[in-house]
Amino acid sequence: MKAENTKAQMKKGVLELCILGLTAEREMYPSDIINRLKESKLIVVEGTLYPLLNRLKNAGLVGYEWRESKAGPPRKYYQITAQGRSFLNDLLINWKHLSTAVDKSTQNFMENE
Amino acid sequence: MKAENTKAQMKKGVLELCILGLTAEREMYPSDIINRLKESKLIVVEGTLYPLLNRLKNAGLVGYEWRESKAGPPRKYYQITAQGRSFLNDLLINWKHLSTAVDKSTQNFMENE
DNA sequence: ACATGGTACTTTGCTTTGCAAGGTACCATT
DNA sequence: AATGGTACCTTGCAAAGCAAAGTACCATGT
Repeated sequence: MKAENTKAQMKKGVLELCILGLTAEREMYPSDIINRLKESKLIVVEGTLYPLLNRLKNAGLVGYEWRESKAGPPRKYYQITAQGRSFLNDLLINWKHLSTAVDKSTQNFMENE
Repeated sequence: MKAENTKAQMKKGVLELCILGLTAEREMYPSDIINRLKESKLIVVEGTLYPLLNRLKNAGLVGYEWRESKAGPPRKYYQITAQGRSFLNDLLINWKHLSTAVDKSTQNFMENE
């Protein structure tokens, strides 16, 4: 059992939350998202992001528009929908519960370390 | 795509963290763990917990001892190992990164809600 | 016109984990 | 002996992150 492995597992579901949050902030295309998350030390790769964006699109939580780039092929710019905002609210509630659970479960350990 | 679904996904990997934290606090048997997590609104069922505890045991991160119960069959009381503590430290670092990423990604959304 | 390199999007197969559902075994009480 | 409660275990499924490999567009230089 390796910490690296668990790192991938911990991301599950949470990436949705981050991506919806970012697309709520402003229109973004995948590389924007990857870079923004990288700033928070959260590494996401294309093979993860593209299928995820498609899932969100098919669920009506985000929409996208093609926009031309000054250097390279056109890009898909994603933005959250009204439905996505509502969903994001639900996810944030789940996240807070999870966060509270982690805090309470590790409180004792953190104090004595 | 349903919020309920994502709830399960968000738990992935994080349960390890919680359980290691709890077994670092004191000896616990599975029902103790389930109840403690339930207090934090984190619902975990047996089909999840038993295999997870076995994985942690096989990885040397927790150990257990059989103890008799006053009413019912004997219980397996789990406690974290030295190796488990070290691992828990790694997980906590990952968790903090993840937590930071969520905060930064949803900051804008939270302000405007 | 053609080749090259960079950017962007997509897909396949694998691994892991949470969960529902069903099962076995122990113990005390009746 | 029978019942109910507690505790532990197992099987099969679904979902998500990821590595790896592929396709296509665009600009630049020769």
